[in-house]
Amino acid sequence: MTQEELFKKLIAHSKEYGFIFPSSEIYDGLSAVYDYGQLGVELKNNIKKYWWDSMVKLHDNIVGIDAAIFMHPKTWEASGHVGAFNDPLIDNKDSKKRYRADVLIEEWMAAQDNKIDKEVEKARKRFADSFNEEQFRTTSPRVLEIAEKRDTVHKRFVAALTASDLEELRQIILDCEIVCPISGTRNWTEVRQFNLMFETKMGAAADATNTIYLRPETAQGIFVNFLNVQKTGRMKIPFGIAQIGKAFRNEIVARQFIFRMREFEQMEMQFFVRPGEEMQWYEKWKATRMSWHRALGFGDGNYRFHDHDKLAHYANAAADVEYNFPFGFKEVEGIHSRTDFDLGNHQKFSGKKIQYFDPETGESYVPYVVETSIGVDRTVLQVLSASYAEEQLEGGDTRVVMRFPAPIAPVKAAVLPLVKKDGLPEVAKEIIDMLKFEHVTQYDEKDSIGKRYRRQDAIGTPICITVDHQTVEDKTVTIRHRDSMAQERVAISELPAILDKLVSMKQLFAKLV
RNA sequence: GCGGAAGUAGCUCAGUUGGUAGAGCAUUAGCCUUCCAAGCUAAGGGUCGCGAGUUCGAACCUCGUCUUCCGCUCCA
Repeated sequence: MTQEELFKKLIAHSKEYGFIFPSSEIYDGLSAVYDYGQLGVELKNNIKKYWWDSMVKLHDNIVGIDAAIFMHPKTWEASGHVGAFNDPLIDNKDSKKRYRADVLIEEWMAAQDNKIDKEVEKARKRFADSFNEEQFRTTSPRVLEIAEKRDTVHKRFVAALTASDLEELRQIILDCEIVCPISGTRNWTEVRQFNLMFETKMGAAADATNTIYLRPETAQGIFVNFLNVQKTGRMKIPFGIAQIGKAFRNEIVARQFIFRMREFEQMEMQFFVRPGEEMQWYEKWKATRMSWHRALGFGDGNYRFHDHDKLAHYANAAADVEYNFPFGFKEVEGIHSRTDFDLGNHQKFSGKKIQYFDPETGESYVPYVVETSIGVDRTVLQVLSASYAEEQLEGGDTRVVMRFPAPIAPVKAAVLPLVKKDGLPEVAKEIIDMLKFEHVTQYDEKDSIGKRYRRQDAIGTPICITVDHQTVEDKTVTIRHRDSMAQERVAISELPAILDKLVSMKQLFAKLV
């Protein structure tokens, strides 16, 4: 099975068993938006709990918050999102198609290079053995003319981009006689800045001054609450603030199932440190976060760091944790040393002093920040793709099994009466009642026992508890394990302890470094 | 956005030269009572992605459009 086939099967499986559905499917779906189904939400919640507890419960110097999605518009000026993440877009009035103005110009420049190459190839054929490419490129009037025009445009283009001169960008497109690939016309609109942030209006007077944005990252909700949390929680540096929440980015192209969505969920922790100590915390959090991923047991070789050469506007060091998805190694988490960029800018834009008095050094300073930012949906996809397996069984049978790490499996145990009479269903339901306050359970009495085991395999239930005639006599049941398919006989009274041992989140925490 | 592929039942897919929409699995209700999916009976479920056009007649031909996947591109 190729990776591409695996990915397609995974998407089909996710829909078939109620993990993930295309959004608004009865209306043909909404591009790059997905809904979590009855099992998907359990899986996602378990992943979030694993992350939250590993941060907030296991660290006495990390606390959580839940900030609003709407934030004061100035937040996004201070964060740099309003300024830095606009793309210049232009529409063709005939085809109604929208293009990035800078990309149109770059493509035109690439086309000029192609023209030159074609001239070179023509000449090479004409002059055969006596052809000197270097000389031709520097002397041919035709080539020189194209190259000069290309270079002139290049200079204007760079200048226009630097100055954010939208008029000039449009003028370049007109001067180069760039046409729309669809309509073939030069009937262009003005160039407009297109922000990757979603906009909406707040309040009754829906004019421009009331424009607010759906947050493009959850981090700013933490930064603007830095003083609130630090003071009310009596936090001492170094300390962290964790948050899980939705964020929104109006990506032009969003692809690959739930890997890149326009509405997505992040789990972020901003760790505030003394200036100058950020690099050691950066290294520490890189290691801590990697061990969190590896504790899931999907194979250490399926993870790697990707250190950024090109840093974002706020960072002085950045690395991605990449997972080996069916479509290659891709980012699931970013660890960034954000310096004092965010708190410093909020201090500047708000006019409020955002500083920490360090009792050890006796100094006040704007803390530095080391951020860990992981995509919930990408982690779900990572878990789904790592867990999906098709197995050949003895006797030629195959089974599809989701080998979820037991602590994050959507359903922890299924309770199955061997037959649906002789009082067995009643006993099974009593067992469900005993377990349901601690664990998500399922009851199933339909079809043969083997078939029911396979159904549970397909949704990744780690444990099946089977009630048979012996159960009525001696209060014991069979436990059937998902991965090994092995069975053992245990007393009903032991079940809570056994489940606690096998499916509790403690199993994962024990593996954390 | 460009290029390629696809869209028919919950899932996987068939559907002949254009002539009343099919299978397997799944689901539901019975029967059977079984520790690793295959027993029996019956039932429900489809505007063939959507919209035009051609035709006496379109799942099938033409055009448009939407959605998904792959490659390129982009990605705070």
